[in-house]
Amino acid sequence: MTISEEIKTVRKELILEHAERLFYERGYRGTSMDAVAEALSVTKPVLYAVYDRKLDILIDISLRALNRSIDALRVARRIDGTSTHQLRDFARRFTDTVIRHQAGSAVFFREEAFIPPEATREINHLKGCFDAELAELIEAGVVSGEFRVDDVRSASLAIGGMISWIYIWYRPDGRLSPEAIGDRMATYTLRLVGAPAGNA
Amino acid sequence: MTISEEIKTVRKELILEHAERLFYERGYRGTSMDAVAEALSVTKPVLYAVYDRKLDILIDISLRALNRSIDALRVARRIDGTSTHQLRDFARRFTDTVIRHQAGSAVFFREEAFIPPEATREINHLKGCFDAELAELIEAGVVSGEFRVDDVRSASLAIGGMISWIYIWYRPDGRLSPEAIGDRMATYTLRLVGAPAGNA
DNA sequence: GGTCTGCTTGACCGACCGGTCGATGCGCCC
DNA sequence: GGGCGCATCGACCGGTCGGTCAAGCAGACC
Repeated sequence: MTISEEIKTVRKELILEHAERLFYERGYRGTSMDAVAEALSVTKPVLYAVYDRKLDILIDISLRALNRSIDALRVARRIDGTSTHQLRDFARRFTDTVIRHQAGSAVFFREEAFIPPEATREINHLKGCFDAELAELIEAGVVSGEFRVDDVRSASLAIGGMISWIYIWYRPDGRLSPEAIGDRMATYTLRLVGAPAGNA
Repeated sequence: MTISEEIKTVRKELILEHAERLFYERGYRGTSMDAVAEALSVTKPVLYAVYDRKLDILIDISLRALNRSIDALRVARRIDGTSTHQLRDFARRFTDTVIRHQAGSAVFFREEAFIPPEATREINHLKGCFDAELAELIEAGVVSGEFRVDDVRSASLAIGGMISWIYIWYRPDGRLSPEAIGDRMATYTLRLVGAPAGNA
């Protein structure tokens, strides 16, 4: 990679970081490119040297949010253990991801529907991966007799929604620590799929 | 009520109906008042004869969405039966509400964070009511020995999120009927609180 | 038929925003 | 020290939007 490409990469990182925060606080459409530039102490043309369009920033934020979620799921599925262990680990990891990247999660879920169709191919693919792989994890637990679920697809959506929803209500100064929230979500998740361990 | 007030009320209804749909499809910021007016086959000043500001339309959409949710919860709590019966009924009713008013739910959850603070008093009050009353329902079940929940607050948020999330993924042409989704959500909800009936 | 009243209209305003471009200034090499 | 190249800047453009207003129109009443 050339030096200028290296610079571009680190700049993208900085732009994404600040844009994510601003989009979170004021919304995508409520944040001007001038505001993003000002947050970075540069002017607008500097942004346009890295990103061609404002929309591309939103797309990158969305892809990163999705990839983080998928990573949490795949790491959990690679664990050497029962489906119960894997699902509990996923619930904890996914909770941690949503909380640690609350702004990115919120921006993605709030703005996703307004990304123009020509740019949603990769996003939809990743969404499909997440849902399908979570359903596979649950299905494996059903097959092994650990879980009792009639409809793994709706169970996946229920679990994914329950944990994703944290981006709406989590506050850093709230009553529960992120770890405590993760433990509770793990318990609720195992109960939801009818795992005996959920009643422990 | 005078005739003109009567007219204003029915017009508000029409405006809300169309604005809700447009805000859902294009976002609040992505929908111009001209677009709302055109959908109603009138011109902008007619809208401003009923609503002083665009923001007031969004606030009314939000308040209606919240009140529908609270109604579903209160109706369920008035049922003469066990906490298990009430919670199951709530899950079904709330699911039905989110699905039947998907557009309104989506607009509220997506735009809520961007409603300026001076207009959020009533909205925050209603949100507090919903969470508190759902927590009360669950707590009653814990006291009666029907549910086993360590932390009713997080359980409320988990259930509320799991069902609210339907606005993200429900499609009218989807695999499951609204009633089937309601049944599954009811099952997951009862399992989540550790109700024996959830394992039926 | 004329006039008055009140609603609707289309045009308008100022502000804002995404994106671009010529000018500028800084550092590097000769 | 001088000149060259490149990144950065501030100004600008076309378009859009929320909100307003004076003019016009239709219907009612005399």
